[in-house]
Amino acid sequence: MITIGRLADYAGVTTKAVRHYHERGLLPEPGRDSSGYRRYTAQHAIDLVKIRTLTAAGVPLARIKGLLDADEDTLAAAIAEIDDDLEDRIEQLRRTRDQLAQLRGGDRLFVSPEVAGYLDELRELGVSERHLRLERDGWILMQTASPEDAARWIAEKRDLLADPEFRALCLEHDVAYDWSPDDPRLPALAERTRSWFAGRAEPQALGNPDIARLAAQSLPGGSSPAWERLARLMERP
Amino acid sequence: MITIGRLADYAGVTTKAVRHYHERGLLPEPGRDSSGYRRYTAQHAIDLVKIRTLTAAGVPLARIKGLLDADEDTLAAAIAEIDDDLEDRIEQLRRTRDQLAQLRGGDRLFVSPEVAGYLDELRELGVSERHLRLERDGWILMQTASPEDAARWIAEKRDLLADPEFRALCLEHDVAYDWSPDDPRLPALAERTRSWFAGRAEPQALGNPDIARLAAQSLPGGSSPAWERLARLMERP
DNA sequence: CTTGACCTTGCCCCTGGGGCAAGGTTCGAC
DNA sequence: GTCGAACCTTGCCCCAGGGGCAAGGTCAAG
Repeated sequence: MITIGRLADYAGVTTKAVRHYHERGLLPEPGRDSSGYRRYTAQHAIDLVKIRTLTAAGVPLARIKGLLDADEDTLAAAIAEIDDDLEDRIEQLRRTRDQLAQLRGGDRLFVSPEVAGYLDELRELGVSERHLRLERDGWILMQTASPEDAARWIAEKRDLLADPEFRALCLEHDVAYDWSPDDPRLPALAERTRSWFAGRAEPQALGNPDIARLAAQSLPGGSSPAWERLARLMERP
Repeated sequence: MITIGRLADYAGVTTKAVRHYHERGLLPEPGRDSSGYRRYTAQHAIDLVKIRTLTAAGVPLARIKGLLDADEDTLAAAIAEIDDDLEDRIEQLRRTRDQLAQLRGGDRLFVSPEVAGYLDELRELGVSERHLRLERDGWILMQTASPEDAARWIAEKRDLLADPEFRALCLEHDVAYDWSPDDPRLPALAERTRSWFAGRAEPQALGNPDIARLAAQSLPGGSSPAWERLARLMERP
């Protein structure tokens, strides 16, 4: 005949939890001694360890209640199911660990793997970090707006990066970000960009200005007067 | 500028969770459009994926709040710590799986491994299941009353089981459980038990009657008139 | 006799949201 | 132009699984 504290210690739970299980009807209330203290038997300890094991497995108390006096087969089936669930949860935690590692490593966590690869290529190309951030944010917005379109576009963009002229244009646009909108080099750059677009099959869906405009809409500091002028110059030749 | 639903889908959380993060100050409230809808930017998506990753790792929201605008080093240290914690939790879940398997397998979960081994030896010896249950419950109570004493006692008991006479006595006591308290074989059994005890070093701490009495106290159906008579016979020769 | 460790009931608090109500909005189809 | 579906808004209460604290009663040792 043991007290609540000893029982709780034995099972590795708190006395509070034991009383909670009484309230929920999981563990039968034991008899009281002359002073009103609860006095427990070995059977209570067995039940409590069972409850603790199931709660540790994440089984809700309401379900444990039904499981405690279930027959062998029902219990075995339930345990098998709970075990499968545990396996899944372990796998899930493993994936979370991977993502946690990516949280340190850069932007891979926030965009699709394809976009992450594209941003890596851009970085290798040598564009500025600011440009990279603009691109990343643009792709995030595109992925929310239309994941399928974004997937198609990113594939085409990565193809485009194989073209030396496109790579050169990317770098030019990057440095042009800081130019004055009256810079005399802007019309030439616009013309060069337009003529390169003209040689392509579907220029309307893939323009850099699209991204720039999207990014500019979403980021207060993302707008560049020079880029805005470029966009105007390219729209009306 | 995306709506709350698109943002939530992108990050893989519910709109409810997003509003919850606003209330907690984890995610800044975005501007509203003319109809009062929240309109989010790419930065919100980045923050939200970060929050989701950390909550999936079990980090409390209150702590995430501090982590979101922490500097590189602080964040790195925190992530390392969280990762360690995840590793621990995975290990813990693995142990829970083992315990869950034992929940099907028998009594190993409810007593210490030493007691489980002792009960196995008793089972092999051929005592009844009822006797095993009585023993198990007795050991549970002893372990709650005094874990150190129980550990010492169980070690001695396992030694004793090597003695053929003790094994024979165990089996005799087992069958005697159902005898009438007036059974003429009881005095002879008591005398045989007493004389065996007499040949031992510390008979007072290891008597079977101790266990029987403890078990009898705790289990309503655990008392046997024959065993009670045996105990009296052995106390007063 | 005191002191510290137990025990009792009761109440409110916390996290991390879910569910539902009672509306207003937007968008595409007809 | 209007209908329905699918959005969005705020607000409120609910859940598990306890923790913390109050305001006592009890017990065992020194």
